[in-house]
Amino acid sequence: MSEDRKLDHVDKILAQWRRERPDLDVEPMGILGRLKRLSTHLGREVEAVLMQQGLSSSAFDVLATLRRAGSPHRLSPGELLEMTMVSSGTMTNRIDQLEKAGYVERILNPEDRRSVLIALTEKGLATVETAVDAHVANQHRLSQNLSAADKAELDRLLRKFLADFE
Amino acid sequence: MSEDRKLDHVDKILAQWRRERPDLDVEPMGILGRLKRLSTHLGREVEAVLMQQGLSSSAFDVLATLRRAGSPHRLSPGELLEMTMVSSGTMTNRIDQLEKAGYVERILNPEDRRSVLIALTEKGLATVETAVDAHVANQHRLSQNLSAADKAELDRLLRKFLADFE
DNA sequence: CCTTATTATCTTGACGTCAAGATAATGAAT
DNA sequence: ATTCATTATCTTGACGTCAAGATAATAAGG
Repeated sequence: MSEDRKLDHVDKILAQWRRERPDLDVEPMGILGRLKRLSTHLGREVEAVLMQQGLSSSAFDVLATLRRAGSPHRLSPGELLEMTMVSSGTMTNRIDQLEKAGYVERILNPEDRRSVLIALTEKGLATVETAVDAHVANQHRLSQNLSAADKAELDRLLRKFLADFE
Repeated sequence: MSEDRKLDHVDKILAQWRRERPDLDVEPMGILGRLKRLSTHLGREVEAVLMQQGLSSSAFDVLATLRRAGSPHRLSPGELLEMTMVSSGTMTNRIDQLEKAGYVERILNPEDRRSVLIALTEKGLATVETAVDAHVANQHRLSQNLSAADKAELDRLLRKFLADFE
């Protein structure tokens, strides 16, 4: 029956709440708690590998967005914003850092002087190309203990859940 | 067959990678990407409700940990640390803020002068008691579009995945 | 007793993020 | 043409977080 042999950290939290506040139904807390903890762990693992490539995960997000947009690897800050769930101030800051490091340049748009284009430099392209290989390999490693069926089912459920918010 | 009718944000990212880098297997990226986006959305929803209670989610984490530990609602910073996935510096900062706001007090431990106990004040207890009701109700709302079967299955898969990291 | 290692907490400095608002260019309507 | 709203980006100030190290008390071994 039970393929779960062991109480995990979240089980202990739920047990405490059930003792202290038996009136609360904490089932959703279990799901949301595990989701958050898992996301934190995965985020740290991802960050660690990208750091070895000399990139923060924030920096990688921007470079990868430019890379996968295809040649000539140029997008406006507004377009980058749409794809990354961060505020405009955060994006400005990210671009500033990447520009200082020589991974991107700001190119003035002659047709609309309000806007600029953020362009991958050669150095930026080479860096992200290597980094994405390491990143994808790492993602495989991180999910390797799930069976193919579990991965498919998890993806289905996450997609369904995520749809409520997008 | 397909109960997923619509391409979501992550599908678009994966499609870009498949076009630009068909050599990469991006299935894990789909799962991890959805997990991260979902966690970000849920975190923001949770934060919004706690803010209405006058608490950041960081502050609530600490108060809730003290509350569910049971009377007399006192734990050392070290014990709080074990339960919250943050660094010691972060915990010191959180306690400082909560103490300034009058939700907790630092009590010296006469048996070990290296350590202190963080104790919920009356105000802190009353605040967290109300906040946890709102928080749990919010968690129900956030997960209400998943069926009971989906919730159970998602919890099972998250538990299994999380076990790799804890 | 000393000395040394360990434990518990706090401090410091650097980042990444956000909300709110500033700046500046463009578009729309008269 | 002029005004007004909109769009695009950047600036500012405040937070929360972390890694690394500082401080101080206790424990353990000789």
